[in-house]
Amino acid sequence: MVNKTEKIPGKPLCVAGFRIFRGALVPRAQSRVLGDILQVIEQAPLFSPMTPYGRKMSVRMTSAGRLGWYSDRSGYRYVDRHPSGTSWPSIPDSVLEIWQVFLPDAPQPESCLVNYYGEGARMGLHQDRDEGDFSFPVLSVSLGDDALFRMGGTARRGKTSSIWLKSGDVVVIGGAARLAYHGIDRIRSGSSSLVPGGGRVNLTLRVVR
DNA sequence: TAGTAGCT
DNA sequence: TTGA
Repeated sequence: MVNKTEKIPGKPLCVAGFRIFRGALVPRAQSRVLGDILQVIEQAPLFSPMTPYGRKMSVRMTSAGRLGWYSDRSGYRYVDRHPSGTSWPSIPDSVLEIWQVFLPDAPQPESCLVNYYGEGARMGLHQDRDEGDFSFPVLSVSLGDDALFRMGGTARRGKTSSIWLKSGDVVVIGGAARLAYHGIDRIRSGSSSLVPGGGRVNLTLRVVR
């Protein structure tokens, strides 16, 4: 069991409306969540989607929950099946607990996107706008290697700023930041030993509707 | 531990 | 362009 106090740090660091909770999960909580996510990956193996422009994404991903994020030549969307045809595994309780602590007044998340960043993986600047409802924040959990997180505004060409996210950090992307551009520029390979085989696992929890 | 960016 |  993860202690609630373990997940509540001091004041969040706020960058461009992104609320960053440094060290929200203590190492023991990180291990528990990662263990649960490795089980999700066993049931629903990681895959690298194709962008609508025909490029293979460097990030490998899968999902848990009713809906999972997917991309191919037809575009970005949420689907109710893994590419293998099976339903997505349910979202682990350890993960739902984090949502509950940070967003007690929000409905339960319907999607937990699991992104795995190996050495050299990146994710370009983008908006999370494939959901049908933007009323609720997106919650991100970082596990494993450090990642250079880039944040902008709602305009594609606006100013951006970056911060290194570390294992155990939680980012709440809501309010003014809900439709703000963001991405991962670089992974500091080998900076954490949490993930077996190395790399970074990022979880993004969302109300999709 | 280039870069807590930015341009095309 | 969830990319280079």
